Amino acid sequence: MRFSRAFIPTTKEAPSDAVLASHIFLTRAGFTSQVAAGLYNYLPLGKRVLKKIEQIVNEEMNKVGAQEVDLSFVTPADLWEESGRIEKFGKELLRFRDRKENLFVLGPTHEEMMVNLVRNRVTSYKQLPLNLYQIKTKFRDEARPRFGLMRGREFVMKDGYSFHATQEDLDREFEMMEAAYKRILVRLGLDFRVVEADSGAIGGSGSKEIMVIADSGEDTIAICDSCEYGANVETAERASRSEVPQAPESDFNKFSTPNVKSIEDLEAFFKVDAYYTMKCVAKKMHYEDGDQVVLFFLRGDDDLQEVKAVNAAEALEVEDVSEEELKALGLVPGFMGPLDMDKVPCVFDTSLKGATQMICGANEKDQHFVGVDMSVLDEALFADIYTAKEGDGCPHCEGKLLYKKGIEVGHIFKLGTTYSKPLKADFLNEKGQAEPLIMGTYGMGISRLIAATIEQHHDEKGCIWTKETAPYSVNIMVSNIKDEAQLAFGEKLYQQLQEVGVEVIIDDRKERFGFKMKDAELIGFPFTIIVGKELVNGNVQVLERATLEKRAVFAEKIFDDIMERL
RNA sequence: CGGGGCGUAGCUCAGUCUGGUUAGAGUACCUGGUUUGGGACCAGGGGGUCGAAGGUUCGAGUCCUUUCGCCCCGACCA
Repeated sequence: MRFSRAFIPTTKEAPSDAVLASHIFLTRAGFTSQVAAGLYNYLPLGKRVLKKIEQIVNEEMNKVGAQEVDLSFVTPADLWEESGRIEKFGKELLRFRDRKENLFVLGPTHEEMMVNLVRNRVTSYKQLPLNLYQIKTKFRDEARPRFGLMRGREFVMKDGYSFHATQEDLDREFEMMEAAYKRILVRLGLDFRVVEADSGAIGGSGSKEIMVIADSGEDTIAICDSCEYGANVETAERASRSEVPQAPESDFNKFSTPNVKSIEDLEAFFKVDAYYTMKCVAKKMHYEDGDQVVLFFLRGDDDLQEVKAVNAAEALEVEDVSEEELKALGLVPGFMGPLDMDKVPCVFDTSLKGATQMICGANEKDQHFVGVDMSVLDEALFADIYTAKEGDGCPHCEGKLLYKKGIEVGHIFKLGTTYSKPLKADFLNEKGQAEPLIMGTYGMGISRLIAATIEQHHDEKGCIWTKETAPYSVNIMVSNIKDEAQLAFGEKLYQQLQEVGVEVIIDDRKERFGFKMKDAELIGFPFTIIVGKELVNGNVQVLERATLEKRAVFAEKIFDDIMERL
């Protein structure tokens, strides 16, 4: 490509509404441009990067026997009715009617479409397993798109779906896909972690997220500092505590505690460690048939993890609840306790099971119980509802948990029969009995990977593309195109590299040295060969973008030199 | 969806509080000249329904009402 003919509109200034480095640099360097909230154009450079990532994904999918398909973007609303997700997705589904007034939905993900394709075509265990995928534009009318390509409404996703006769076979496929996803991320040159994730309301028996490590990530993950364990903080576990603070000693008693409401107040008032106090967090839980306030009890030094709370209470959603609402239910904010609590359901963190010497609210204003023995509540609902904290012990080894920020670029799911059942996608097993197909689903955000790559690989000058993702591997920068020797040398090298299939661009613009260097650094070509004033001495220079090191090379050796480094 | 901010040249912004020449700067773009190793310089030039609609006024970019869009925080996010 000739830079002089290329559509690469770079700018010196950042767009005023960009916050993230990836958004700023992808815009400034002319990879993408914004159209509306969450909608972006891919310019030539952006499109090239997109295709590179797609190519890597295709190669790795083919290696594991997944077959590429392309399902229609516009999907009949009927299918979404059938699966029940037209309600669940709500406004995120962009709906519209065609000229015949039929209702359609722009595909936000394609479980329904894929099951529809496969049902009645795959009808025997002999046809299984089957793994189909596509790389396609998706549309979700997000309430709040943001951060450029990171969270668009329209975005490119690789979505794959596998079909199996048995759970064991799904487990095998799931592991294989996890390995394939890891290979993709390695090839892309990204620092990532595969972590356990919440399976939530979708059900299924497990899911993992592929997180690119970056401070700008929207997810918090807890990872072990010595083993492979990692989990989204929404679901992270910890080892039970090896050391516990000195327990207070007291007989069961009611104590007057005027205005002592918070855990800090209790610690100070009773001079005990928060470990022996009981925290009560009230939440309003949403269910299909209405709302219900639920009390969640934890040790005073723990925090409620809302996603775990939703799962424990088998609710759909969680919402905060006001003091007024609590009072209306006859509860006493600041002094709520588990004993004789008959007004609303309660969930107890497992760390409270059998706990003794606890201090908790007495459900009366300015009153607490001390010396509480939790074994009286053994029949209550216990579940893990704590938030694993940084520094907690790893559940699998002796290590400690660290918090990191991650960008979720992939999510793989063991779906089971969540979709095949409602959509009646059955196959006949060896005994001739009909069973629903057992499914896995595997998503990867292709456009988000572009943003994630730059979040992890940039400096104050601009993008730093890796070898596999760069729009062009080599940029030949002719310092002064009016210098005939420089131009001729650059053109010749350009031809040579093109002939051997190197993706090369020649900066033959009538611009000054500094201007072209700034662009080269902003765009982030891995190598820029500077053909400039040193040519008269038989030298050119190679700028390596990642390190910004400039290296002199004999002009006659430059072809071999660069080929060696690609 | 709740809270906040912002819409003026392709881009970044000043001007709005306190209404009053022909609406400005930088940058980008075009022409000519000089320059050529870190986003050059000089001269000339093109480019605006001041987001939109309505209102107040002799007069509105500026005041009022409505509305649309974009960004940020939160809620939400298979």
